[in-house]
Amino acid sequence: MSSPLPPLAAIRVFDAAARHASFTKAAEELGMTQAAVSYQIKLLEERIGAPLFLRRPRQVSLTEVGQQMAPAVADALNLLRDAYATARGGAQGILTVSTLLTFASNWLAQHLGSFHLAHPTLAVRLDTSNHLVDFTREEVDVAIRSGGGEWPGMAVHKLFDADFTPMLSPGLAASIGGVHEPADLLRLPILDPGDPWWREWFSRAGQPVDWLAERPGSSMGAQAYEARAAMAGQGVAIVTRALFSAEIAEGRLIQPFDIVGNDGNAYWLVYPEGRRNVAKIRVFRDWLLAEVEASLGNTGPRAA
Amino acid sequence: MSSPLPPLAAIRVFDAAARHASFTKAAEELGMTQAAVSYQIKLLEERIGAPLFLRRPRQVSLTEVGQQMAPAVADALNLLRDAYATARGGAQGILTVSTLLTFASNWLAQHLGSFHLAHPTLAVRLDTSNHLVDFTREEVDVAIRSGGGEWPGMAVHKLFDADFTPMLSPGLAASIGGVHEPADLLRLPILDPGDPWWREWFSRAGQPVDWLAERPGSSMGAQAYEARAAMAGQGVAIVTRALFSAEIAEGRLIQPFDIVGNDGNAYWLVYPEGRRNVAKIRVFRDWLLAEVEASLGNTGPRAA
DNA sequence: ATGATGAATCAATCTACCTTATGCATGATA
DNA sequence: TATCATGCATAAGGTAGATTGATTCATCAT
Repeated sequence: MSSPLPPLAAIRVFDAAARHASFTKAAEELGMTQAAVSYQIKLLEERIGAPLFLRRPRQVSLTEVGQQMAPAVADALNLLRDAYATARGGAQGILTVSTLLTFASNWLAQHLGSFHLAHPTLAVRLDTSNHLVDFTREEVDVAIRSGGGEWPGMAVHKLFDADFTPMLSPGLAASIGGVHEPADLLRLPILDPGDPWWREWFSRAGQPVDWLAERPGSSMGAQAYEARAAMAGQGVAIVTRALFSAEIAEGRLIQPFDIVGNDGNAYWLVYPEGRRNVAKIRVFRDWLLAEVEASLGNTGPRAA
Repeated sequence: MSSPLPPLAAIRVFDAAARHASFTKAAEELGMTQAAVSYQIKLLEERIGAPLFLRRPRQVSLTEVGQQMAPAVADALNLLRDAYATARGGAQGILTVSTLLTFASNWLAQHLGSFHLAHPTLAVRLDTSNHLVDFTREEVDVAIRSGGGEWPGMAVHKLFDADFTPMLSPGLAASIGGVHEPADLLRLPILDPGDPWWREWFSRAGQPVDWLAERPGSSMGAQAYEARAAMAGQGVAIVTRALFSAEIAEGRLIQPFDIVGNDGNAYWLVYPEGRRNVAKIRVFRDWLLAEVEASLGNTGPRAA
């Protein structure tokens, strides 16, 4: 069914030589020596079994066979050039980000607008799920992960520590005359008191913790819902501070104390080591790090 | 204007891998190892900046980028395959033979018919001229030359020695009661007595030569005309014996003596060393040598 | 004549590619 | 559940083939 392919390196050389009608010029274009061009052409001619060029005094010219072959070769190579270019460019058109649900809804969603402004040609596709993506088997460019920052073969950039701290609405705080010390919180409804984060935080704050229910595993994924309840004034939530800097800035939530708990995790930008220099990844990384920096900077720790 | 070409070796591998959706199968098709395929794909992916395959458990599958690229690559490679195939085949369609005028008209013309019968798909184009073709600057596949058989870089096959000997028509011979010894010729008109071949031949035949006009250079190129005159009974011609074996066989000429002159030349089939194994050249060479052998064999030296 | 240009050739070098060997993950099988 | 089979990735190493640099040769221009 399929005839053999010609030696492709020689084909590339032939194309250049045919276009220039000169081995020397072709060598220049290809960044090699005239000798190498001569060698490759000879090779191709031997494979074909017929000369491709007539060696005239001051220039070479195509034989009939060469004339017949040159346009087809040019077409084929142009096809390849196009396909290659679009593959490289096409890859730049869409950036797929695998993010944690909490990060997507509480941070990325609000900030992506500025990214689009800065890079209007690059569409961002969010892939929101909490499972650990495997870059080798899913079409994902970068991921936001929380954890210790140790993933072999991955390039990682820390976005912020997963510090958690109580949050509540200004209205709720006012209802008891303001929240001035940790003990004040005990007079308010605690949202999801089973979350181990509470235990950790209250002990850091020097408060008794024995009254708290004990339940393994934090409710991480549900932070958005708790925060919503807190903003509605239904109680005090304990959430990752950095994820709600916008709400604090807007006055919808207050962080009454600097005291934070931390279970050793942080949020990270992660992508395969080998793709460090891919344009769209570089662009996103630079933007994200700068944006995170800014969003942490302009909300002082105590915004109450 | 022109974007860069992708690494072509990798492209060839990609095409196979995409078609098979398997690196292992691709490796088989290409006659290399799975490791080599893996290497080339990885190389291409790095150049493109995006994965081309998703590595699923028991098989690989194309990413979006890969899916987009595969058909274009397939098209391009098919173009190349076609161009290559026609270049190889097209070269086989026509065989250009540069021949000496005398050989073309006195030998080739009569024998080419059998070549066409044996190889109906191969058209022979005769390029009849007496100048020494330069294979590097003219589109010629093989040449018939006369000379010493020493041409550097050329493959040569001797067809026959350029023995020359007198020839005349049977009628003319009969007009003097038959030609039995060299001296008998002196009673007949000698065609072109200035040809040095006569001098050489008569001296070999033990006859005086001082009566012959002296002129440098033989009339080689005019042998066909002299032979025609001889056949018409106008005199005795001295010509290259082997070129007229057909006329002897047909009884239109007779070669009265075995005695031949020879100036050291022979007729040769010549072609560039490097093209020894080109199919059409091999075919022509084999046919020509066999045909010459036969044409010399079935005309005994003395056909009078 | 003389020099300039462009290709062929040769020997020496180098490097990109391939192979071998191995490891790893996943499905299939018992 | 343990074992086996399959398929890809990776590392190390060797080699063929490509490339270079120097030279030659032929031709054309001055």
